[in-house]
Amino acid sequence: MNNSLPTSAKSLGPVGPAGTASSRVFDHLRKDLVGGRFVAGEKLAINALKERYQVGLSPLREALNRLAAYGLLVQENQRGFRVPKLSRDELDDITQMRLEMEGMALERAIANGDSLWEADLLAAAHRLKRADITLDKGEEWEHLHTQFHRTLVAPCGSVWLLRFIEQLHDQFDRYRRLGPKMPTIRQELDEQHHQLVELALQREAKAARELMDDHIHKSYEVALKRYQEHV
Amino acid sequence: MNNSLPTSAKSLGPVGPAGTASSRVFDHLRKDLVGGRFVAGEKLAINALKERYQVGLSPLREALNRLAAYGLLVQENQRGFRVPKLSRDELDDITQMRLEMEGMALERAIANGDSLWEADLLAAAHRLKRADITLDKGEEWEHLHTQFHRTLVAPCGSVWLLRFIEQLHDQFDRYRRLGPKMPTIRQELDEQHHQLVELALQREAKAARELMDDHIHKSYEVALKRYQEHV
DNA sequence: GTAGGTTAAAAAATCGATTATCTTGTCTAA
DNA sequence: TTAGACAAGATAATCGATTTTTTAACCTAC
Repeated sequence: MNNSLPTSAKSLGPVGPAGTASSRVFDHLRKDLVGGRFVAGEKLAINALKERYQVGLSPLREALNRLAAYGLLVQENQRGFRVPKLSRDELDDITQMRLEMEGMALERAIANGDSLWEADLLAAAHRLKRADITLDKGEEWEHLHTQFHRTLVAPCGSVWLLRFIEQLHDQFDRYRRLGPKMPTIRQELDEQHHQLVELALQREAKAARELMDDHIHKSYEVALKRYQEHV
Repeated sequence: MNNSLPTSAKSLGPVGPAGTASSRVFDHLRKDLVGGRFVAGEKLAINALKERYQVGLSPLREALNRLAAYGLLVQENQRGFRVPKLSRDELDDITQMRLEMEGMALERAIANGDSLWEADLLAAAHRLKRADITLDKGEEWEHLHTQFHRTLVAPCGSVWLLRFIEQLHDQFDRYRRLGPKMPTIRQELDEQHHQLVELALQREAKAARELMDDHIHKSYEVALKRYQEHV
């Protein structure tokens, strides 16, 4: 078995203003669901969403169907869509899967990544740090944070692995973003980003993976606290 | 971190006649896509599909959107849907992911599975063998085969892992089912199913995983040959 | 001949209205 | 009282028609 190695991070990401109404509302709803702007378990009132996203019924329903297949909504036949419930068990599951999959991906990325990747990685880390300092911890920071983690594992050589990791990140963030930032622990996590870059550039696969494990564990602590406060 | 342990196999599987038109056409299209009834790369003619599945435009488009989010179709903005291309690289990727994830799931299932699981497993293997003997190697056999593999890993304790494995199976089967059955190798594979049950019941996690690896490798050989013949 | 531009036909996406299903509140009978 | 039946309103799902965008064929100018 040989593997192809797309080396640079690219996303299935947001479609521009040129996209279809369906795609735009999908992107928007995805952000809102991940960002915690709906309450878990809530039933979605389709007419309200039409209003909220300024879109017709057909493209809206298409977006909802996509989100359900993606796992950010649950669809119950004949009774519409709801926001999935949160549970400690699921958070644990998601975390365990992140450990396995991002660890694997990081090791492979370190084995495969070329110098373009190194440059991308440094750039992504830099942009993220800038946003840290600016104290702009809003949507923009979230985007750069996602982008950083995406870049880190991008050259792992498996598009399916990348896809699953992205999905797990979205799910994880539903917990992590339940409440406001926690500056103390957040700072630790931000430092780890730079240490991850260090180890990646030095091709220290083992150490990098251990650090990634720790990073995910620390994030888990945050997410769990959020979840427990939020119940 | 603790884990919940749903112990019995259950699927997100086909919705009965009571389901929505959208769900029914989703199930049907999924089967047809996995079963190779569309040619890879083909652009879907929506009007033809309306005809073929006897369904209106709205439910059809909703089903297509779901399938795209699930990975059985690709959606290109403003230019409809097409069947994803096949490639050796992707087959290799899918196979590698199956090895990792099903191996992991099997080990966990063997650690967690209770006696109800043992019964389910024996039953699933038996039903599959019956279909083998009957030489009914059609859609019914495919269903029982899927069901067997699902049962095998069901009590792994991770709903996300199960979800990913199911998705990978669908993708893998797009290759495996490109052509007719190969009786010789197929027989070997069928025997492995029973050996897997043996090892699972004896809780031989290591050995079971090795056998599973071999099983997937053999299936890969079949799928690869199919793919190469098919190009 | 070929690049660039125009237009007619085809296909995709969206809208507005209709139909089917579920939900809720009310009433009746045990 | 309370389980069950029923009707009215609300919501989900679907249909048929319209609008938008792409595709393909043709033409023109260099």
